[in-house]
Amino acid sequence: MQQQPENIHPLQHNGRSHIYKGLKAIVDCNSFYCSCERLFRPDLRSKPVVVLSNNDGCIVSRSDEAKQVGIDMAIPYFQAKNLIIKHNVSVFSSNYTLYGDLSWRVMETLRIIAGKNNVEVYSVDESFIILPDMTADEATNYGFFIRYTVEQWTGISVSVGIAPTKTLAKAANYIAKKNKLVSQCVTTLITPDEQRRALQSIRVNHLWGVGKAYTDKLINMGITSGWDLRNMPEQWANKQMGGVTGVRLIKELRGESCIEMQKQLDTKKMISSTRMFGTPVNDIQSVREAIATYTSLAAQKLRRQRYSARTISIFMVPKEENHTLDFHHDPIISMRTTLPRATSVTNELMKPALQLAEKLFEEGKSYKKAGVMLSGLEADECIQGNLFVPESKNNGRFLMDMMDNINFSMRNDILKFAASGTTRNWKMRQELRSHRFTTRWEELFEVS
DNA sequence: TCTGGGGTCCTAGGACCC
DNA sequence: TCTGGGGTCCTAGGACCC
Repeated sequence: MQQQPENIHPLQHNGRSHIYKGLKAIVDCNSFYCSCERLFRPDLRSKPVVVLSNNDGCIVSRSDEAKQVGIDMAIPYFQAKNLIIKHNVSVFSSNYTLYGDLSWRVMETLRIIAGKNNVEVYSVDESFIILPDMTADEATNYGFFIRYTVEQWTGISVSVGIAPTKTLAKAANYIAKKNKLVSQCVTTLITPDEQRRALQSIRVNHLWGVGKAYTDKLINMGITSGWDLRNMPEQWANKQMGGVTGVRLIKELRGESCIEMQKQLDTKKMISSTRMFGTPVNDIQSVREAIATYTSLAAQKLRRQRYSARTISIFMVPKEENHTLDFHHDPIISMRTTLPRATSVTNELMKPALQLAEKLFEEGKSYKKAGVMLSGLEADECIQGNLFVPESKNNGRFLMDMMDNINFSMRNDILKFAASGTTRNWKMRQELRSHRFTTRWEELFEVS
């Protein structure tokens, strides 16, 4: 029998009936990409499924059944092949058109439930929600309500974590996902007692904001659980964990909210397009074609989000000759240039991009990856004029809109710039992609 | 024995996230 | 043989200015 402190009202003895202000929920789709694939393949329900990254490089989403047979997250496809064959795992290349559409349906459902100003879309499969003032018990019920509604309306199952801060909500969500049978996919960490027990059970590497580098450092110092970290002094965090970032993390673990909800209309900082090459590339012509293609893609994204860009940078990753055993990030070479005025017209971006590519490319070297980044973004309505550059006619923009519309309604890339090339030997592999069921007429789901 | 100080802006790079 | 892509935020350090 647990002993209760005497000075607390019996109804509030565990803090569950106190009214809490500003609780936050994180709603996270379970194995999102796999769930999307299974939605249109009911035969795969409760079968192991994995989805691959671009280029069919590594595994980025696993169904619970695939996890159970021992397939790890983010490992290269070829390394998992044996397990995949042995356990008859279904494999899909990533199909972002499909995932993007289903993501929108899930987020729209959340906006209807919580009010659109209370939802912050954090990633393709996660949203933070700010809850009305309520008791801990009510919060739990609310979590279940979200879970059932989203599943019923979209067919996608979600896990919900609720706590006073985003970092603790993420921790709650981690616990909810870890043991779905116990949690039924909903966990709340609202009272101090709940938070302490949860943090004691979580290793630091599973905390939001602690990656590989800090994990190694913390473990070395003997700080292994979330609770250990929570109890470290702020000055220590300031020195050892990246300054203000570390201080914020510790405060958040203590229940003091430091990472506020973002307004959804906030402006982007950069838009990029980058790909691995299917095979390493060592001739300037292929590099030019790749850069031209990525520039078109990035410019298309730019226009779709109604931005223009002033700065364009391109980068390439040379293939390293001597392999080390450890996989590590290869050094990146990059170059940038700033335009006289912001633009979203593909050919205005293409020219400087290709010039940079020429400068960066070295004869005799091979490259395994390249990309284009657009920054210095300005929303279309408020482009800063430049007195010394003639106002470009609207023709460029008009032409772009036409291209975008045709590409969107027909199929991607039906219209493109000649510089993108037509053979594309460097193009990424994507052999196992499913149909874009919800966005292409010719790929609709068929019932026979 | 001695070599100013402090602010701002920019860039490169590290760390993290999904 | 084969290890993703698209982001954000923060810091350190250099250039420049007075």
